Amino acid sequence: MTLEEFKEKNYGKRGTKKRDELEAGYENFKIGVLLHQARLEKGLTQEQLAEKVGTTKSYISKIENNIKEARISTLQKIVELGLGGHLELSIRL
Amino acid sequence: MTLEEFKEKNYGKRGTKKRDELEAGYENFKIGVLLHQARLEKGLTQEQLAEKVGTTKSYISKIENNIKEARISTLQKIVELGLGGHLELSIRL
DNA sequence: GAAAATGTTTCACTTTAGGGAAACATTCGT
DNA sequence: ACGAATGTTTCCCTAAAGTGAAACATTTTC
Repeated sequence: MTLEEFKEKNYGKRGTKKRDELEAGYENFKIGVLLHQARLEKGLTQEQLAEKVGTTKSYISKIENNIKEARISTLQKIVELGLGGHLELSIRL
Repeated sequence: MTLEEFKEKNYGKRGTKKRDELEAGYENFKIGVLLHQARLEKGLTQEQLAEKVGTTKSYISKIENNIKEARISTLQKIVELGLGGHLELSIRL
């Protein structure tokens, strides 16, 4: 599934209220999608990922769907412990 | 001031307990330093930055010194409203 | 070296993320 | 169509971020 398909499916088409609100909101939207994509690339289920990180599938679902905003430290745990990757943070001026 | 000088001044030399603990801890250290550097580049005081973001200098200080872990949405407010920049988040697998 | 500007810490309180269990919903395989 | 696997939502509590005021410390300026 492409990124756009994923967004459309979960948040509605471009121009709808729900989609617009999410995309306006401080990048939270993006990180959930990134996480979702990365997990699929690794071929992991939410439950498998949750176990690696030491949390539950319900929590992973919330983060992927931007229902709760994760802390940076939590995101890093998920990316590092769960996906074997690295979370990059940078400021572009 | 270089990044290393800044770290040394505020957190001690490499190998000291305080410095090691901070650097071990999920990138929080880095974001405070990034913010500090970016603010200096813009020639702003903590108070000036705080005003732009709509908060107080005490809060900015805490974030720069990693006394509290900021949320992503908060970091983005600071970077966008305060510094006129953009916070980038990415996952490297 | 006193005053002003800048930065840090403390105290105190409110709000919200962190987190899990379990119910519910969806998707997939046969 | 049924059951199994996967994903989402709800409920609920705890811990930590968000926040400011004011005291304190440090740095800069004259």
